[in-house]
Amino acid sequence: MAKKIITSALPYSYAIPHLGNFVGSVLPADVYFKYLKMKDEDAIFICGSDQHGTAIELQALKDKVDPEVLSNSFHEKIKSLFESMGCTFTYYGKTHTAENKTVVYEIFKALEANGFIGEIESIQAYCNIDKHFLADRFIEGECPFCHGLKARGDQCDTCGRLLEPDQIINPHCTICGNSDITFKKTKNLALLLDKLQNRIKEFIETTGEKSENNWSKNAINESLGLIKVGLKPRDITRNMKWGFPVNDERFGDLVFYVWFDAVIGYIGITKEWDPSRWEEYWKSSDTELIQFMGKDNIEFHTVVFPAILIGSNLGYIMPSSIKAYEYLTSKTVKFSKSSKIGLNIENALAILPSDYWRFSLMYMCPENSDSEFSIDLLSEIINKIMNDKIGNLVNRVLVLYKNNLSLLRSRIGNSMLNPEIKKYKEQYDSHFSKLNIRNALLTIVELATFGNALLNTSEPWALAKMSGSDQSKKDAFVNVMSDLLKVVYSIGILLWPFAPRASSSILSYFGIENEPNFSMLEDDINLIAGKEVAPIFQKISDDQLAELGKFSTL
RNA sequence: AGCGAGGUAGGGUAGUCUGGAGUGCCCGUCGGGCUCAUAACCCGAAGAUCGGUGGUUCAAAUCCACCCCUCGCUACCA
Repeated sequence: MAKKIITSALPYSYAIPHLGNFVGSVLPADVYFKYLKMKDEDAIFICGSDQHGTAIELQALKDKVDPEVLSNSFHEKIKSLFESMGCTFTYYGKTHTAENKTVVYEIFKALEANGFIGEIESIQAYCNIDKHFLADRFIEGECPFCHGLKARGDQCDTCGRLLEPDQIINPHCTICGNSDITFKKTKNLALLLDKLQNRIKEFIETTGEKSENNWSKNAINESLGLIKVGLKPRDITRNMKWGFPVNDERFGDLVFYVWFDAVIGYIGITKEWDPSRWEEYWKSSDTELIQFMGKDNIEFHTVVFPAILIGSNLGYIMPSSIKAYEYLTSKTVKFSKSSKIGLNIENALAILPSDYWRFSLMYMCPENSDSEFSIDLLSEIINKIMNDKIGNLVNRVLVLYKNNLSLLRSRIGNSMLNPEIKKYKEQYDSHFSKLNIRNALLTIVELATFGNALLNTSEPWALAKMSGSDQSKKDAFVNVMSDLLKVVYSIGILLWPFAPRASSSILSYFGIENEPNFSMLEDDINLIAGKEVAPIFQKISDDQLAELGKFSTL
């Protein structure tokens, strides 16, 4: 059987991911992975913390801590929050490890030997107080055009013009606030994407445009657009301290630029997971690599990472599927990772349990276009869909069963509904195989609507009342209940990737304590008699609304 | 400015590749039914110049051209 590697874009470990970060990559990857496990696929789910880069180094400088300590502490925190969200990674690693370093060097040396590494010379600002090269956006001063005083080295926020750092009047360093800045010539290494352009183009055309690989439209077209414009060499080093040193006398203080070791991190993290098995996945011709990410990350996965893999020519597999999500936005609720404010997954979990977030976020998942998050929308999904439509159906059927045990015990038999259930099963399966994960969730909602309609039209409560005197009513009641219980059971299984806790609690009525398997949909059901029935979902409470309201901008 | 993605009833979405009566779904509204259930559920109805303008066609939400609006990338952010 083909192996599968599922990846989610690596969260940058200097702040807690917010709801948009979570729904745009880790959550759908986790849902998809759970679906694959339910189908007994040989799949691994790899993710981890992206630890290097200017932002973390400067944050550490400001906080007067070691960047490794800073990023490790966020790493531990983020990892445990994802786990609290019900995510079950095969391995959640990080990029600053000996394993990743080994892979980075190996790939770099191969790229260099194959002629795909060049040098780029540029002028860069240097703070003589901090003894640190400054990224453009860490220089602030007066805009040469509008003379606003808050212009940064890359852009003036007052007039919106793009700037070069040496255009700033009276520049100062935003880290220490001093003006002792000089511009120095620096040399960086670059990946010669221009020399790999034709092979990347071929990769996108053969892999990306093949319909069964299910690349999202934005990923294919943005990549082809970049190629149409023409790929340029791209820096892979930075003149700073935090990162993997290039370790070559010719290049002094350079470290690898964060994006280079971050994309390679997918491999390094797998190696960290299992030093003896990682190659089975990364170097086996029958492995599919399925990558989930936000739309801002497309180029790194469709151009940069493939270029690294092609150029190094070390036998690593190429990505097969690229699924890029749009953004979850909000005009009414604050969430921003870079400014570290608003509703992140930590305070979200403090308000509502993980299933509620997993379900509602996937329900509003920005699969094809940006979607707008609001407390009203969240409440609607929880109250009307999860609670009323699904939770209430489960409760209605289980209570009917429990209240009529004497009529039903040992008589619940084969449901006549199997062809109907099969239809939903196939629809669900087809959506997942096309990576239309939101639509798979909608299939469950449709099945619940079907169950509610069946319940209303067949009126089992009426049959139960008449069954005392009428054998045919009694038989009809048993048959209807067999069908309804089969619907509830099926919902329990299909819900597993999205809401594992709710799934487990539904399946516990059917005597199932382990992770469900997709093939169980075909099985006859088995009920635990007399088990106390409790609602699986609840409506959002006023207290919870009040807590959520604290993140409102209104 | 260049390169992408999106704009479909009051709100949200699917349909667009491969043209066939505005077809579908969720919420909201209105009317009816039901009383097993968490005041939940079911049935029915109203509600859309498919962002705009032109074009191709017997036929356009769908194909082409131009324009408008939103978001992303084009950054020494990742």
